[in-house]
Amino acid sequence: MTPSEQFRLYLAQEGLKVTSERLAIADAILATPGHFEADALLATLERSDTRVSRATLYRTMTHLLKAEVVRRVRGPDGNPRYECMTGRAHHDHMVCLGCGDILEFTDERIEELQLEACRRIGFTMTDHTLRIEGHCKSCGPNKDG
Amino acid sequence: MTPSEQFRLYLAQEGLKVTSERLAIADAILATPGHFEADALLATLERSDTRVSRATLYRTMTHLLKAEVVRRVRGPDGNPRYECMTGRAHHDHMVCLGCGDILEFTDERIEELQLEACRRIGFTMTDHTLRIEGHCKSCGPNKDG
DNA sequence: TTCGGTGCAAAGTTTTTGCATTCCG
DNA sequence: CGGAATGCAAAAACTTTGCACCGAA
Repeated sequence: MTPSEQFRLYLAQEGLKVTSERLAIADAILATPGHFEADALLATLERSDTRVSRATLYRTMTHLLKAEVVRRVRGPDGNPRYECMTGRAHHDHMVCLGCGDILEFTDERIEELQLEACRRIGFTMTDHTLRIEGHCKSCGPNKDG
Repeated sequence: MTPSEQFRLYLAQEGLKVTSERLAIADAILATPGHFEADALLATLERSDTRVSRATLYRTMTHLLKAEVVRRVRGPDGNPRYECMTGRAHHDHMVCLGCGDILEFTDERIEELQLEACRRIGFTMTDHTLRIEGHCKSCGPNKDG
């Protein structure tokens, strides 16, 4: 299922309309690998056929987040970034303060321990984010961001 | 060591000046338990003797973050909140989307697995944040934010 | 045909910055 | 004293909103 398809499904379920702008945004996200900023996505869209206003981009982003087509994460500066979730397993992030790279990793044991902590406290988890900050292999432990 | 003392130490080490504004901010943070917003801290300060400008508050916050007197976390809306770190062990957060409460928890096994993941990838961790989103016991699993 | 969606531009939030003045060291 | 810190207000960065028009269903 492409992001576009997943999004259509969500729109149908919610009784929302399928517009060319919404599809263009979903498609642009499919064409963008890795993590991107709202502004960069808008720039990508400006280069394509359909021009989309900033307002519509943000309004659509809200739906895409609800539809779980995209996920919001934080860059090295703490500013929002997005990433496409479609067809991807859950993963966590290591953010390099040197080069700004965002590495992905997974550990099932961490996932399980999180659920256990929730059970212990009586908390119902709907989402979670693990963000490790530091320096990647290339940037080394002694450098600054 | 009070936040004020810890901050003085940092200022001395960095060759920065000790001003009444900076001390007032550090003291206000000591007087504020739990998680707070920059704005709420400013309101607290306005009620006390020393009036501090918004600009100075933010400029000082940067130092307090570097001095590890405070830590920045995200509220239910994703907006920044701060918490005093002085004399406190590391902990993670569960953010309730219902009542907005931020619960704290710790799991040493999760901490260890994070370090292990870093070793595996060759990443040098300087900080990390685990944020679990959902609903607390009182708000229940079936309610919305 | 009918609402919801869009674009535009203006407003809202949160944080940062330039510059003259104040004050720590 | 001198340079760093402050306050003010303007600006910046990011996102939301009001309103008139457009278009999917």
